[in-house]
Amino acid sequence: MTQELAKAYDPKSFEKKWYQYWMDNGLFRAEVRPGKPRFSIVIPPPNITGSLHIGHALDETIQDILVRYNRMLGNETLWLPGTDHASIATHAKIEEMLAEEGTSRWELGREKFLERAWEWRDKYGHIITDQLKALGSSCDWSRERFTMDEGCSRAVTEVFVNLYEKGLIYKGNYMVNFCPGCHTVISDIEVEHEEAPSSLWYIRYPIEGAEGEYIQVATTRPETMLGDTGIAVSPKDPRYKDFIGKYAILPLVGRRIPIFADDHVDPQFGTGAVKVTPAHDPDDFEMGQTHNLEFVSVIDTHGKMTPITGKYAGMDRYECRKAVVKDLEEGGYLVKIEPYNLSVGHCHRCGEIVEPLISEQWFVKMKPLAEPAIEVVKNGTIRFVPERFTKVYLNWMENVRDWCISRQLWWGHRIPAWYCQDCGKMIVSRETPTSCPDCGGSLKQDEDVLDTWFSSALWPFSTLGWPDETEDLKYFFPTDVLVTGYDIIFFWVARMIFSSMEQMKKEPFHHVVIHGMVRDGLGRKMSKSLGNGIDPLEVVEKFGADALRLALSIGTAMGNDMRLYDEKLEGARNFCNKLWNAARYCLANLEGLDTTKPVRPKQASGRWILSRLERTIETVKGAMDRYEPAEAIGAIMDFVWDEFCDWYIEISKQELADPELAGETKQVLWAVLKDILALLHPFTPFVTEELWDHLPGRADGPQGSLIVAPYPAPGKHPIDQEAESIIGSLIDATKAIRNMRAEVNIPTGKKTRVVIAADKPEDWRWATKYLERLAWAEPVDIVERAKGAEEARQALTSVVTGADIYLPLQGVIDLDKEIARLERAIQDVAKDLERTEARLENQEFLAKAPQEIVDAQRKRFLESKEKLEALEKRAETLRRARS
RNA sequence: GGGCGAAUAGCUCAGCGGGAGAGCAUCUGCCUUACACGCAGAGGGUCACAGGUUCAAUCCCUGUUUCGCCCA
Repeated sequence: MTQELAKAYDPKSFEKKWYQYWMDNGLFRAEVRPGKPRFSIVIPPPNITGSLHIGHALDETIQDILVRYNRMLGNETLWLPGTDHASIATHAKIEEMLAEEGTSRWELGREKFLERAWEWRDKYGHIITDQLKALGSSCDWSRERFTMDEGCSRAVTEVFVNLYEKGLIYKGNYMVNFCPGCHTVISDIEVEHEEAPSSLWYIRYPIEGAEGEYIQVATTRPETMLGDTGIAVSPKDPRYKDFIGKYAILPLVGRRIPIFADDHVDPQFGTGAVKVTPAHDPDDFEMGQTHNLEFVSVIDTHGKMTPITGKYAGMDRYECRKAVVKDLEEGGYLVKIEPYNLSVGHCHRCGEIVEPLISEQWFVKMKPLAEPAIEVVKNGTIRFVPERFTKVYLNWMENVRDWCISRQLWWGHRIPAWYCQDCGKMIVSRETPTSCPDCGGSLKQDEDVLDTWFSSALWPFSTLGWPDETEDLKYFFPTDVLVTGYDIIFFWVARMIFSSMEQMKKEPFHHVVIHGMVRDGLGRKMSKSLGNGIDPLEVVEKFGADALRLALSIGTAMGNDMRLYDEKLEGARNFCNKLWNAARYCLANLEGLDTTKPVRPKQASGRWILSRLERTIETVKGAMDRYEPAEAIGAIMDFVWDEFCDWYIEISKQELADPELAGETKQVLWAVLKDILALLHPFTPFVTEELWDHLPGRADGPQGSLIVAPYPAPGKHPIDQEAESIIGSLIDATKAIRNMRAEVNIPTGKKTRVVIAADKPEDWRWATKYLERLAWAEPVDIVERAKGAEEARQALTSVVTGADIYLPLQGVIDLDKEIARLERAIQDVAKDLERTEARLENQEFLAKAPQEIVDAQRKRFLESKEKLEALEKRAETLRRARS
């Protein structure tokens, strides 16, 4: 227990050990204990194809802080981990692998492909969760889940069938976003719009039956003209009034297409007349429906031109663009080309330009599902932290469009729909049907799988056993908090909320804590192409997991992006070392400590540090209640470094040398260190558990571990204003002396005489022994204030509340310089005094400002005045001495 | 086009209706027996700009500028 600690913090020597220890002793495990307060979180399941990146590290850190904090508060705490099958990403990975082997999924067939995928998952799917362990994440691994495990899959089928039966899932031919790269349809939010320089092509279409007459259109996609089935103009546009009702002849194709009026046409755009391609543009699709146009598909799912395009058939869409433009030009149809900035949709996953086309897909009808999901956020049952994200969520949810959920992939949850090969009947069912209920014909299951987010949307309850009414579900659902980045509010958070409201009739969680993104030192997004990514495991290797966690928790308000760079990590690591050494100091000085006696110090120093500790505990509680861990850890770090290390430990050195005081001081050192370790544990679990292990008086065995120790709560130590004032004076005096010494370059450690001329000398006698050590002041002479000036004619002067402090330096003092120094100080104080005085003379201030503010100003006025007078008096004395 | 965020010390960022803060960097001293991953001291800011509310504005309101993000 009390073997020597190493001289420096060395995280590698204990991090793995403690994680193993916590696991081996089941300290992450949550039990169902009805009646006991519980706290539960489900992890945002990382993608099995991914490896741990710094964004995960941030997400994990925040969650683990909340989880460990709640565990220490005594709640039965569950952090449920797991992984996501990542349909598109995994599918792409396997296809890539097959391509390398010179084969393809089509050659292999569905069954073999899935075998390979499962093999891959079994082999690599746990890498990322193993990596989480290096960060210290205290997940209940006994409850680990996977979105495609048996239970989660059952939940998916149940929800699908359920929604289908309620008419909330339908199948139909609509305009969808097709990614030729991933070769599947994707949902609206998986399309990323990016503005890029392009062109606007002006093309003239001959008018039927009017030789030499044309209507000119402008388009950003000339290749789609092959699928044009109309021309639209604004009904208010006088230029085209006479064209409405006529027909144009589509160049290159010869199709006869109607010219019609539609309110959606913007007369300002291009020529004011637009070509309409209902099969390849979402707006045109709508116009096609309202005006009963033909739907001619000219681009297929591979981004290639369809067979009906004749000479263009089989061309890539962009190759075809060139060919069409060339042909239009040659035919005399191309009028001009203008530069134009165009917003183009790219696939979220692979970056390929998405093709809007018409396809038969499955959709979730969103309006009815959105209503309760809006209500539950509006009425405050679910709160976003920071609050501003509420608006982002509501805005999306209120304008949500139907969700396309089918994917032309094999890896994922296969849609539970079957088609009769004979009569064509469709059966949607929980169980696999054997034959057509109508005609007895043989059945074939739908080829498509579901969007991965369809299963992650069920995560907060599917992982707890739903659709079964399990004990876990009853006890741990709804969960308390969901922690995630703002980038997946729509993808995931929103969908969990409406799914839970529909299936569970309850909110999935009460708070949604949204954090920002981690950027590099220059504020850039981390990306593979830039090569600026920070590998969390390398950071753990270099600085330790605790340092990484600290660096990720400090210095940013929740919801804002943060930068991460080596200096920040070094700072965090340095704090760990500081803590380590502070503990080393304490532990080395605890011999003979009685850990059973209550800690009730009589010395001001001890009462002071406990009082400051109490204030820290209060701040931490407040910050944690508001989900601002950065504020909490900031307060703890300031307390540890500034108050405990810089002042109390230094003070204790003096007291430990005094047999009368040593016993009490040891108790205080021990008690404060103990609370510090507990306060810090959620943030830096490893180093605190290691140090706790060396702490005398801790209970033996796993249940005595810090991870399950009680978290210091407000009210633990008394606030002691008197002690704060006394030690405050000591600190002020010490700083004043140090400052004066530095002004005249007295080397650190060299003893110098100090005279304290105090209003109440008896109040300062106790300080002598401390000043000797803290300010290398020896001897310290304490005299009546009035006598100070005589006592130290040749001296530097500082004024603190209640006393003048002199640093007598016979023959060394440069009077002019010292007078100038005092005058600078006088100026500062005078300025402050002036402002305070003006305020106190203002009748409106006195009448309207709260009493405590007025009192504080009065106090400040008196202090400043006293200080100013003392400084002026001293300056005057020196001026007289000079002349 | 709509919405959101940021603008505070050289850099990175906290803060917030009543005395401008931290870390890093810089400068000056120190190997003071917990810590050089450290100690002590110092310098450094019209809190983007213009109005308004208020006894009081870096903070609240309105507008402007610059940067970033989201949605259409």
